[in-house]
Amino acid sequence: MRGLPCAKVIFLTAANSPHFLIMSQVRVRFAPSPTGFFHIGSARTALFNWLYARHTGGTFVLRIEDTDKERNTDESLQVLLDGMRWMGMEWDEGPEVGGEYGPYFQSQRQPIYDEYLQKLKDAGRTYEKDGAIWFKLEGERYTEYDDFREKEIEKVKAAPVIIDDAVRGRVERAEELDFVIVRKDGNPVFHFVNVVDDIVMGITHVIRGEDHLSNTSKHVELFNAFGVTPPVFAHIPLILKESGPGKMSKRDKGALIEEYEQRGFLANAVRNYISLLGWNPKDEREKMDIDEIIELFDFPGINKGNSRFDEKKLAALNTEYLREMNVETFTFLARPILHTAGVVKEDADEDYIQSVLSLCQGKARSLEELPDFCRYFFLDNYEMNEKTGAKIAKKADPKELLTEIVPVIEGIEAFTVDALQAVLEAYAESKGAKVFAYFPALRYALSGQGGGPDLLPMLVVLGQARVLARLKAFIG
RNA sequence: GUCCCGUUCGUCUAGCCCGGUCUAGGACACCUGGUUUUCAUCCAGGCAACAGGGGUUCGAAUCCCCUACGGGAUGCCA
Repeated sequence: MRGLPCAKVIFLTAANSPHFLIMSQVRVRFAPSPTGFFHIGSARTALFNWLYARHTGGTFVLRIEDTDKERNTDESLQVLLDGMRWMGMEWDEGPEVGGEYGPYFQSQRQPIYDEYLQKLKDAGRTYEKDGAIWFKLEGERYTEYDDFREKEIEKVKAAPVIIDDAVRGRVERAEELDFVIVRKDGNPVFHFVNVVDDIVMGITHVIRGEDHLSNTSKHVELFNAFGVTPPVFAHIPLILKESGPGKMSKRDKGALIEEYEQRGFLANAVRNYISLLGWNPKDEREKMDIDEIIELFDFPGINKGNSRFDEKKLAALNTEYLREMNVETFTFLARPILHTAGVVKEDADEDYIQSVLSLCQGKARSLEELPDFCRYFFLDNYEMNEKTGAKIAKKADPKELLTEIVPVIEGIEAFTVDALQAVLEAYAESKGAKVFAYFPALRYALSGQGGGPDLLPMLVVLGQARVLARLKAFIG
């Protein structure tokens, strides 16, 4: 099954008339090239396509542009598919799920490209030069000195192409140079295969980064040459790096989706944040579940201006998601992270982990910081923060304070928050002091830190024996 | 160089299409105060923007023009 039958589909769906659009099924695609990482910009393009498909009840196609044989390994593909799935963007057609318009790898579509190349040849729209095949623009030809290329060059006065962009409105641009569609090594170039695949796969809406806006005139020229009405284009703004000039590149911090997964960010939070980069629901909603985003997502909400990536905002959203989940889910997510960090052993007691994590869930800002945040619950060789130690020692000698307290704690029969509270308060009162005078020293001796979960519940979870042992060790 | 796109608080953005309700709203960050027995949370408050210039108009963040700045394209990369 190849090219021809699909031409009909195009004919039905690609008309610019809104009437037709309403009547026909939306088909969008995400067409990444597997490079070994999943860039946040690509992820956002994928997300917008996916959202639009879900919003309209259309079809989301995943097409792999793997024409660069060197870089396209199996692992590279897997990174991409994993990332897509992690973000919850299931595709309706594509690798591993199939579909009627396959194959979904460009490397397997050569016969289709040959067929479409022949159409162009038959129409007299190609010629060969330097071993490559060029697409011939229509229009008067002239020669001009080109400042950029620093040489005389043949140009064409082609009629401007009009793009009715769903985000940007009317954009007019004229191509002035013929361009290569098949390299001298026989491989077709991106512009050509992209258009052919969009035709053959019946794509109705092309949602992609603004970096393709200037290429669109080439693409429209090709659509026209094939006699096919182009799809609706929607060019979305780019994501710029957090600081400094230019768009996010793979080397920038926070640029890779797989990195978020490893760092324990929540997929929902990442997806929510990315959806807000260049799109908004036109009201003050920010934290939205995916059904809500799907319902609200549409072209008018997409911005024209580029946006700058801000990890702090992502982190804040992530924290919100962390806070609202139930302890079981939190534990489920936290456990592997603690295990990887060597904080929790394989045979650790499940109830103990659960009670530690229920104390930490409302306090820790991210899963990423969790190992450091709660290491002392599991290991005795926790690090003593020197700054905190010095700060506490300024007010009173912690060893003296704790020496007083140890027998008090030792005397408790039922080691509960209430008991601790009562006993400590009574003791403090007897000394004419306030109970909070003892808190920082206690926390420091037991955890080495200045902050953490509520103190008394923390003592209870650690258990009387361990608390006393640590206090005694601290006093020396 | 040429072409295309863009420009509201530090950042993400609302408002712009259909000019007056904008002494420009929200969120993140930051600062202050309150709550909390510590820490964090939470609550209250604060700081902070229509890129510049011209025009149209009784009135412009909103419409038009110019400039500046930013981004992209200009590959036999995708």
